[in-house]
Amino acid sequence: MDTTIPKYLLVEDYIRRQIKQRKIIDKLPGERLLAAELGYSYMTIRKAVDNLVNEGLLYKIPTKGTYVADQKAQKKPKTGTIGYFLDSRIAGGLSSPYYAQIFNAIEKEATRNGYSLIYFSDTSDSKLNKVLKKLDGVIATCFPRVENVIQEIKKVVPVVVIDNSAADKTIPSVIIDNFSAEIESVDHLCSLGHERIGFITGLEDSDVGKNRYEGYKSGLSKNGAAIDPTLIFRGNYTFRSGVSGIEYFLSLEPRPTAIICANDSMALGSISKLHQEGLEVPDDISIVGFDDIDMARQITPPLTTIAAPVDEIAERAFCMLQRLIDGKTLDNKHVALSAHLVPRETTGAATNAIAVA
Amino acid sequence: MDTTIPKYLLVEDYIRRQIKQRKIIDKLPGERLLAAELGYSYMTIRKAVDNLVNEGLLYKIPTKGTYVADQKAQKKPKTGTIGYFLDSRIAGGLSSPYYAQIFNAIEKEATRNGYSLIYFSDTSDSKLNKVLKKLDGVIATCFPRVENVIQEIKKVVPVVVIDNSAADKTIPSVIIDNFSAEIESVDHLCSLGHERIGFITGLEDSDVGKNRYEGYKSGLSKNGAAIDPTLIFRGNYTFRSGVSGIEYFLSLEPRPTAIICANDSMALGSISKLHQEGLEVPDDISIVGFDDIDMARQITPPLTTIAAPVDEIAERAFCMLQRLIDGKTLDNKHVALSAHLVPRETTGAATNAIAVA
DNA sequence: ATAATTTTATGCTATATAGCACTTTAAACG
DNA sequence: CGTTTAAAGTGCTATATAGCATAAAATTAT
Repeated sequence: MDTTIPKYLLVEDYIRRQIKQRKIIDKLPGERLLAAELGYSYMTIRKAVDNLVNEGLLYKIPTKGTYVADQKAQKKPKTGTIGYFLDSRIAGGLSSPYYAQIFNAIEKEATRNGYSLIYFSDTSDSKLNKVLKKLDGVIATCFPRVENVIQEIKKVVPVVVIDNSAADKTIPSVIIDNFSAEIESVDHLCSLGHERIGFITGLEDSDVGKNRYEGYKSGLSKNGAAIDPTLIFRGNYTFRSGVSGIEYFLSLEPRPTAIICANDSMALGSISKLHQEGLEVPDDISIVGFDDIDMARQITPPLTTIAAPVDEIAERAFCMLQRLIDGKTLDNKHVALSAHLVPRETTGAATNAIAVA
Repeated sequence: MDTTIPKYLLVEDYIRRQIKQRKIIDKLPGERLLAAELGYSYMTIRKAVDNLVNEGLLYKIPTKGTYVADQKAQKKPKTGTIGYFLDSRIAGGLSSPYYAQIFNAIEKEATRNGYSLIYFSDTSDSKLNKVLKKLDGVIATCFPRVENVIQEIKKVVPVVVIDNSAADKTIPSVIIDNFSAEIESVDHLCSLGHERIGFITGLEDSDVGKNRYEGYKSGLSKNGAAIDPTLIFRGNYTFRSGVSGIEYFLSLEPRPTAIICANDSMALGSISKLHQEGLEVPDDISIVGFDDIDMARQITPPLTTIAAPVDEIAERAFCMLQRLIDGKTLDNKHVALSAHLVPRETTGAATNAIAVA
């Protein structure tokens, strides 16, 4: 043997190998015994073992013995930080009021539980892995186009997905019942006498968009109203597409008497354009939104909308993530929270005058 | 002496003290010499020194000696993470569109440079220090009420402050020239023939609020207009206070023909309320905002406002912070960026009809 | 003066030994 | 049978010693 390699390093390697080969499972032989076995002195074995303890591979209990550290426990030295992932291409990232509120709620929940929160939206692989090293877990807003990123994340840390469930059903999710919520909106408008109810869709590449759309259609059927394709305008969740929606609907003859928007931003855009055109909400046209962002309450008149239970989403998602981080299992992998209509002042009785005009 | 304390720990303490008291500056005495000096055995001193080396306090060069590690170099093992601090009591934290955009911009800049970004707003001391351990530096939105928190942060990591400069001028800052910007707004309105220009203030506890207010007054003087206290309404940056402002101004006789709002949220509130009251913007009243949040461009008509150079703020602040993290000095501790008016469609020629009515 | 050699100082490895403190187990005792 | 006591096993501290490898300094030789 090259005497250039210190014996204590040889001993370290030996112990490592023994552990890897499962020849040592839990408890190491006593230091004196090891010394005798390997033919080295007690102090040499001691140094080797001490080094491995420093490394975290082993741990000692005085008077009891030396043990192999729990690989799982030491594999992830908790960082006390979780991440929120939202692709920046989605509705402008945190510039979107809804996602800003979601982020705020998650931050509060994380802080309350002693975690810090990193926001990340970049999806380049190298940077992604760099970020993940700092995280114990991730809450991600899921959209089909980023499911591959979420899979990458999942390889490294636990993930809980919100807003949309992932195609991969092994990924836990917290979503809201968009379908039933949108039916409530239709019910509400029908009860006010509306018959021509327009709908500005979101993007239909995700559950959120699909289910709100389906809820709208289902709500019409339920209330005995026909589904008129001309009353459906394809939006993309932006304020501007709300404006465009109104431009379209005002060109119709007869016009709808009420319009449901798949989110609040589009509702705000709609109202802005209606005001611009000299029409009154709700006197001329009723508007319903979805999300209940802060501004929904602030505008005059305040917006009738579906209140997304943002705090509850954050709470449930965090709670699930915490369990996963702790290595526990989930009773319920998929949670769907109900969301309900908050009637405010942008909806009123149908005015046939306009509808017929 | 209590023999319960191992000698090697005593030796460690001794060395630590010597270093702290500058009695040992760079090189330690040889191990054998130390042993003789302290009256302990060579191996005991060796163990103590080895432990300190493991800790990172000392480093050894075989055949040369043992040295005190460079405190600066080892003090901060770079985390690759920076923080954005914004007290959540300020304008609802990230729910505020302006701060959401600031955050977005910082995140982009951080990611571009290989850093992650933690958002934190909690100010309890224990949690603060826990977060700071994870950070290389902090960008903070400064308000007088959180200056003490910023001082706490500064004790641990470099800080760059944005929006408001800190009272403590040793803290670097990136702000915008609110004063000149607001003068531009007044100039703009005066050039359109407005003479009765109302102002909805922000909060006057900070430079931002004060300087926008001073800019408004200075702009009036510059244009030869008198400062009419009845044309000043005290707002608090919220949408709702914009609404309140309009309620107040509409009660005046004669009304102002234009209103400058100290931020966009209040401008949005103003426009919403004006529409509600059946008044047209800008035909009946012109409105000017401040910040140029996304929605300013989206509403119809799009808002005339001051464009806060959000991306540039983020860029400059990050660049300064990076220098501080790297231990370099700053050429310019305080940067003031200019912000300019973006004339859009909420401002138009003064209509004396209304002013006189 | 330059080159070669020796000395010295440094930290590093390795071993042997001796006792301490504590826990568990085994043996002795009542 | 239960309690007490003793023994054995564990890791921990501490010291003494002996030699290695290297680099720098001092010495010596050319």
